[in-house]
Amino acid sequence: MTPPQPIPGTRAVQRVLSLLRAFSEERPTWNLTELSAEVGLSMATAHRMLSVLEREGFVVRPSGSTDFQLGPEMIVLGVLALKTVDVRAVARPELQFLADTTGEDAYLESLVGTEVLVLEEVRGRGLLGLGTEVGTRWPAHATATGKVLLADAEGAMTEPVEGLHPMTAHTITSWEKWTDTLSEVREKGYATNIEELEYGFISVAAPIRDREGQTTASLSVGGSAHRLTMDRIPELAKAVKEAASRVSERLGYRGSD
Amino acid sequence: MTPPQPIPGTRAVQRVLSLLRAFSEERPTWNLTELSAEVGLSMATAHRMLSVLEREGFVVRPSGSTDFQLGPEMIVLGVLALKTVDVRAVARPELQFLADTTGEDAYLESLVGTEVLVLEEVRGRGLLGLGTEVGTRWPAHATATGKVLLADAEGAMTEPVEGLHPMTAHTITSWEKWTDTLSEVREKGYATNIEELEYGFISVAAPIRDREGQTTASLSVGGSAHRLTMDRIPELAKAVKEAASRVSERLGYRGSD
DNA sequence: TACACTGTTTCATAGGATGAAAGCTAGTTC
DNA sequence: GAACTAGCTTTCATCCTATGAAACAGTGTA
Repeated sequence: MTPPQPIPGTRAVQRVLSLLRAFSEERPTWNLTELSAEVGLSMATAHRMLSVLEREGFVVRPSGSTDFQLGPEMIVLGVLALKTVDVRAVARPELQFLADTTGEDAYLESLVGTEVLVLEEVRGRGLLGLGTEVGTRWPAHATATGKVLLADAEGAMTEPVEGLHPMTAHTITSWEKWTDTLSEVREKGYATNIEELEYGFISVAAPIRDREGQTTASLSVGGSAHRLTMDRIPELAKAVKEAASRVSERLGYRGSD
Repeated sequence: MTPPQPIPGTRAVQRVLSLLRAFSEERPTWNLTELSAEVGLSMATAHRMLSVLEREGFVVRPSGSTDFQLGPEMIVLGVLALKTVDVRAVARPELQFLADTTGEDAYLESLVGTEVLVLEEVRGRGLLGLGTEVGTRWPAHATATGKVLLADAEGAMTEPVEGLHPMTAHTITSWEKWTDTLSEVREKGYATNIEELEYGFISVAAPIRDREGQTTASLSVGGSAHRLTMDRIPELAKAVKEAASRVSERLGYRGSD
């Protein structure tokens, strides 16, 4: 997933990025020894690079400690990046509308590697939460939005996405079933997720397309299997597809659906 | 502000970071020509680096365009950085408490260069907004939190912070007045901002100290000059100082105040 | 068709990034 | 308190990688 065709003259750049990327939800704090081992750099090199990152505010050493964490400059740029995604501004009212009319949670997500990233979220039942899920990622193959995004991604689905890791007993894990599902998604114009990510969670997603017809994001509604029963899916699929179409239109898409 | 003592063997790293940092609220989109000029790189170099950044998801070219914007990977890391700052988790209940008891907006901020960064925010009058200010920055010298943070920062206030740019007629602009103010802040243990950032906006801030006694963040309440009148300042200062102290304690600080 | 402009790729070169090794520092053991 | 250990920091000669000039390729404009 990382180097498809190495760009020459960029080793240092690659290395800094891999240092930054080492920080994750599971591992937000690293010491020099382990971090340099993790990304395969000599300690001297890692140290030199981290020193710059620290001085520039991209990483931070909690006072007293020599460990590294992501720093404030990362927050600044991250928030800016979030604001820059204009799908977000356009989609927000539709998310609100979906949450209001369906009573379920509504999500806007995009693809990052093999995962989907929550860009925006509006809770159902009118309670406007404070976006606690924004920034979260889920494995794409176990979500409705992920199916939608991968169904239209060029090439992305032609080769195994480093295995289809099961999240529940319902997660699609066979490659054949997966390609069939994507075909079906393309045909129907929406995707479902029936307890494939988490037991008791069901969702329905539709694609958002930009000016060029590229599927860049996906809209979904999801909720507890108790309320969001199977018989409601056609109704929800219709609502989500329509909402997603309106967003696509506002982004300049002039397509068939 | 950028290179105090250049670290040798890091030119490429510095350059990537300056490319990333070029993206700002005012200028979230760049084309190659202007961006390379802005950061003083040859187009070839800028192009090479941006190609890597793009392939790694740190920047993005909105489909069709050749312009650059910050990408999803930046969001991922930014959100992670935000979660990593543990002051935030500890301070949240106190922010809520301050907002509840004073009725004004409560903020948690930290220092980034010569600006303060809003890490967390709770609106007054019990209405829990969705953190629209989180990620915003303000010039440190024109805010109460900035005064608090700079008052305790080592060396930071010993030399002109690249000029004290006036935001209103009340902004401190003379270096002498500035150092006097900081002394006063250190003495009193809190800082005020009386329409120095924006006409009609008044705030009061106190320092949060970590285990090592370092002032790493600042707590403040602020609001309209109509409601937040001068006679309420002593009362608010007391409340903010106490709240900040409780946060400091929970971070392991065992100091005098 | 020529022109102007931005973006992309190539390639020889030199100057910068590299990692081994030595030097630190703080903590632990005997 | 001396010897040891483990992690962090700095140095420096060497070689390889990042560099930018220049050529090339697109795209729109006169």
